[in-house]
Amino acid sequence: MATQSLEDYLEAIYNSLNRRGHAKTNEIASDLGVKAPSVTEMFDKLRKKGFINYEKYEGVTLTKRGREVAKDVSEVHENIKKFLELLQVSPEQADEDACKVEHSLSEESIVQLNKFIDFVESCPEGEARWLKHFDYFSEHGELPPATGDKSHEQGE
Amino acid sequence: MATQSLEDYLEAIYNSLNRRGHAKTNEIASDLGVKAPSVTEMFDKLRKKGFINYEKYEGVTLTKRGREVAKDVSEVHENIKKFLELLQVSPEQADEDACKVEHSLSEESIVQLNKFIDFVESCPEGEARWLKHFDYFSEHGELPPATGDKSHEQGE
DNA sequence: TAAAATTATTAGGCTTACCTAATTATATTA
DNA sequence: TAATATAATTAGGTAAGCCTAATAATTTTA
Repeated sequence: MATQSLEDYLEAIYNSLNRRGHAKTNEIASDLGVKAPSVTEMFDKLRKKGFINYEKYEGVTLTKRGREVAKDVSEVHENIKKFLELLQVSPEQADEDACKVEHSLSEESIVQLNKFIDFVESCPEGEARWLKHFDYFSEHGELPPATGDKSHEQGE
Repeated sequence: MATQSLEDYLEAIYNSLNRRGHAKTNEIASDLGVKAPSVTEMFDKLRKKGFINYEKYEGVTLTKRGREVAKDVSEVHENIKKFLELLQVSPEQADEDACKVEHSLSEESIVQLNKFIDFVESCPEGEARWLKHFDYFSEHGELPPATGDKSHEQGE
């Protein structure tokens, strides 16, 4: 299994390949906020574990297995970020927190979080009414005043 | 600031004091799944940082500052656990995941998660209707069939 | 209260993931 | 293509948090 840190490297490589078309030592170093020698060292570990193709003095690519892991981590990241944004956390902070939390959730929690995001996104109006209520609650510290409104589900 | 690991120790000490009335080396070791020498070492660090009162060969107690940190961590833990349980994650897994996630969330996310839990707990019927919808969705993979039901808010 | 059992600490090591400084390889430009 | 600049690697070290084995303190029991 990949450690938390190795997962971070895989994700950074995955994103770099998608965004830049390549993943080089200095790029990953700067993306992760570490120095180049740390990246060289981790590239070597990732290669030994069969996650990346790495030849010295060349950029790296992901193996099938590496891509699978990276994609999984990346998806978990996106879902945690989405969830935090639902909670009115700023996109920047949501992204930063997702980076850390993505390594801490069990498979069971990941599955349920995925379902939760699916659920919210499946809700008829795109944005469920209870979410609007939460937004109000988040801002005012109490539930919105009861309107006696019965005209739900037909869009408002 | 306390590292992730020191926070875990503080929390374990806090819980042990609440549950057993004391916090001794072997107790904390067994609670955290580490060996006794690791605990001795960490007790020393926590003492140096002013979080606990520690004299060799005696159990430890929390200082004011240590208790504050421990209580904060413990509250975050409880809220993450509650949230995961809302998502239908089993209590055991929710507890385990909360242990890890509790150290990864920013203040901003913690505040919003607290609001979310407050919101759900403030909802009229104790358990909001959308939550029941989510439970259905979680089990069946789709939204519950529309019932044309308009008799909301007055209890069902 | 002395011997045995328990509990805690010290000593010495390991691994992970970082770092700086020095070196080597590649790429660019005169 | 030789000199320079850039990029990557190697060498050697650090800190955190864990470990085992050995030792020391405390508590229990005969």
